[in-house]
Amino acid sequence: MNVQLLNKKEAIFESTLKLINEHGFHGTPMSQIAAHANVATGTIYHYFSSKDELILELFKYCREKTNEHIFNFNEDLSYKERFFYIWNRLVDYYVAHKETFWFIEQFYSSPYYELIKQRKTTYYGVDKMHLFFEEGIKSGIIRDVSFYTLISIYIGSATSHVKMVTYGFCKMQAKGREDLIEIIWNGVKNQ
Amino acid sequence: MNVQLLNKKEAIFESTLKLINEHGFHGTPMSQIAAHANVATGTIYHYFSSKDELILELFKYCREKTNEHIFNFNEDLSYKERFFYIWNRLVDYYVAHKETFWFIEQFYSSPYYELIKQRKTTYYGVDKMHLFFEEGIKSGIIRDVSFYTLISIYIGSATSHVKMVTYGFCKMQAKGREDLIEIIWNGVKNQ
DNA sequence: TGCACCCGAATGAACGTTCAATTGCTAAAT
DNA sequence: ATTTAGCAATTGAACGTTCATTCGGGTGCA
Repeated sequence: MNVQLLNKKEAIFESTLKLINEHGFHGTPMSQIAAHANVATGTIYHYFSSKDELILELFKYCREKTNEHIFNFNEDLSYKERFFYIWNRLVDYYVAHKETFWFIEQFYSSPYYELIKQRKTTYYGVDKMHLFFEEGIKSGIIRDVSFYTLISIYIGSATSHVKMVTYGFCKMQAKGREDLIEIIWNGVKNQ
Repeated sequence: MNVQLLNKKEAIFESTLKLINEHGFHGTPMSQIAAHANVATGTIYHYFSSKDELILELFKYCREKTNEHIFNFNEDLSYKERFFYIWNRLVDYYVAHKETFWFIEQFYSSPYYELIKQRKTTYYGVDKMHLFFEEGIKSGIIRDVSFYTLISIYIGSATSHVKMVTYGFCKMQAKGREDLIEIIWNGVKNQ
């Protein structure tokens, strides 16, 4: 795959991302995506077999890009520091890439996600989080509760926070964010 | 089909809810909604001026029904007891009404929500939560942080938990839920 | 010459909405 | 008690549009 090819494919991705945010999955015609990406309608079908396939691929693309950003911490940070770091990186990334955030949210709560779920692929991000929480539990730093309980509070509050911020409800972004991760830490840590 | 026993408008609501969960907003034709509700296509347009209007009305209907369920606590419960009660009622309601939950989630993360947001109606549920958190802060029981911070952690984790449960990821439902609200309480309470 | 890439008009199916016609219901008038 | 008028409720075929996908024909490069 040469460079030109990557550019076209990414242009299609980025255009899809932008337009789906504005008009929803089915409010976004292929012709519009093509026009926005400066390619012909038919060209999209050279890269993706269908609109659904395009959306599925875009979802994976977004998830990978997000994961790349949040797990690149310095190995000699303390556990608590990494706990704060990963969470803040996630919030940062989503706030800086609102379209990615909303696309992922839209995807997860739509019937599309059923298709991915059935494909039964454990993916990078979940594995990383699993290991991270396991480390904290084994070393006695955080409470011994189930992975999904920890994920619910750690990721759930992060996405909720980003929703508030991007909706424009939440003004004091920095303060609110610091309070939030501190509350989570207080709740999750041992003692 | 028992929906035909309800009045026509509610039958249309319930059918829309079910079908949109299965096929998404635009994967659900009006003709299919009508068929499932045992009415003619044209009948829907007697009650709703358009498909968008139907979806907006359905959203309000779902939100009201949810709020009715979560705020009906006994007034002489302690603050902590109410803090646990409301959260559990919300999770209970969503788990028992998965279609309502997923519809609301889908709606919030879609462009539809922009339409509601602009109408600038403060609504019952938010006001209730606002007063509840304010009470906790004023009496010094919970930490003095912004409303949106509290909402992010309280509601965000609840919806995340429900997602895990309805996706089938989370097996130990009761235990996980108890851990979760306890963690939130630990994080949010003073001292 | 062959292959990958690209184009965009044409196709045909699907869908939201309309509408003219019909029925059911209520209450006023006889 | 019966008729009548009028409006609300209901129907589903028909309409016009939109859109995903196809396809026949390009271009440029190995």
